[in-house]
Amino acid sequence: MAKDFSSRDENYAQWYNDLVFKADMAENSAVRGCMVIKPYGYAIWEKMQAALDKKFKDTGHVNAYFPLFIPKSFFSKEASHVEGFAKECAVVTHYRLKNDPDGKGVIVDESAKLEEELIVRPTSETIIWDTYRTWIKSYRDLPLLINQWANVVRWEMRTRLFLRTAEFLWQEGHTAHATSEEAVEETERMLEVYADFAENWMALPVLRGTKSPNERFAGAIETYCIEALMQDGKALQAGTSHFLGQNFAKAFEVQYLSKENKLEYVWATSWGVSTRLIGALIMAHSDDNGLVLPPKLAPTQVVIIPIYKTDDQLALISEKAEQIMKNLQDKGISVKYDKRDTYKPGWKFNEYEFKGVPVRLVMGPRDLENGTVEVSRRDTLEKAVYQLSDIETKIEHLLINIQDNLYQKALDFRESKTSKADSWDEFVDLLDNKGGFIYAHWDGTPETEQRIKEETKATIRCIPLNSKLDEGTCILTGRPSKGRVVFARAY
RNA sequence: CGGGAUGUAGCGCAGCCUGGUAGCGUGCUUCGUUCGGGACGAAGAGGCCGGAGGUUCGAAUCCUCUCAUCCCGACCA
Repeated sequence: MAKDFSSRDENYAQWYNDLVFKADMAENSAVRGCMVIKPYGYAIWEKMQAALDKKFKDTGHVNAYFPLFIPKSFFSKEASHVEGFAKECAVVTHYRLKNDPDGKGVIVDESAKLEEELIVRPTSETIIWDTYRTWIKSYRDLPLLINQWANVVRWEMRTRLFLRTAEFLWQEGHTAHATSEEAVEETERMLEVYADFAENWMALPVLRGTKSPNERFAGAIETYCIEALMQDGKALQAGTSHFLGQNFAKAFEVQYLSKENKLEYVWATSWGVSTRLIGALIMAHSDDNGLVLPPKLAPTQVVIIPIYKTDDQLALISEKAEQIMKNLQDKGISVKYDKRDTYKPGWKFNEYEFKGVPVRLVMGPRDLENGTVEVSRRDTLEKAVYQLSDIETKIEHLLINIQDNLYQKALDFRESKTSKADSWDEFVDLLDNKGGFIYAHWDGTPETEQRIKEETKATIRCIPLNSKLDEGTCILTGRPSKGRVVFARAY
């Protein structure tokens, strides 16, 4: 079993890669740094999209779509934003190819140079705010609550499937408000939407907090984030929500007339999560036997496998199995009945185990005689024989139970990997020997944060929301601190 | 862009040092026996050895150049 792929202890990074390939979620493409998301991986993304999209709609947002290309001049309008993204932008300079006169193939037609170069969006603030200028004229136009599902490109040096690729899929919300308070409220609301999604759908407990100035989004006044802990003790930023103040409104001249007939700049937010969440999902729950998916996001929640020797047996089993499948589907549960005779049962067991299908039902001649079915749960790998009566309700409860168990397991793990450090030595020791989240005092300066990063590779993951006043001294400089922040090595 | 490595069948690799025209595992195809945790046997299909040039009677193998990919750093959702 699992003989051909790595375990987490042997090589965590390799384990992750093996899982992505073997579970058929994604693969590297012919384009350096870009991935092909395969149907099974995409199905998980679609489940995520569906759940998030509903949450966005429920909080009053609507979807729209803005161009992939952004005129270069737009980028230079917000100084810190430019600085943050300039180094990783793909640029379109020409719009035509021609046959190579010297031989085979095509070359860029130099006569087709664009007057103004286009940037492939690394994020859409600039094009969106340039557009919002024409949409927002009056306080009656506010708030403007828009989300876009899109791809973006950030020319990364080192890439990893789902966690960091040159092109990735995400959603980006961009909202405009009349007041600062409203915008901050929106920023916090969407952070909570993300946190709720992570915890209740992904079964992934997250820390809610704000970013230190060094880690803040380019162009934001405040960046809120949710941070999750992976099984190797490294942190992963799972989502961000930014309060942009009036930075973009001023850069793009987005003004409205207030009730008092005064011209005011609007207040902005933006927020996003990406296909990186799939990476988080993999690293949070999966084990050495393969992927483990929370039922709420599993493309297939229940798989039924028949065991038979003769066609007659298969016919009898299928009759029962298909009835169960239908009843489960009536409860909104996604079921696959795999009666392919081109693969053997044992092969199928392994296949679905790799793919993290939460519940497996096995029905053979023995079950037919006894009116039973064998039920296996992916999270604990436990097997049990259930009586068929009211099997659908039992499965329904089992799925809920698995979802809860995964969350609890991840939460217990995070708790066990969360520490406090009161001295530099203690801090370094915890980082090297335990990993996880470390609550420690920091003097609040970017210089100190930078030094800690250089010396330990740990960064401030977040300044936790609602943290209690807890005076102490900075672990590096010994200067006074008003509260602990969360450090970790991160993805 | 610095440091290290690797390109040979769909995938994973051996062969290279000591040149003689390519092999193993897996996967794939067909047939038979199997089927409650990745079955077994038999028979098949599949590669101008990353590319270009050179040395040689002869190059996967030696030499030169080139391209590409991967790993480690700086950057990052």
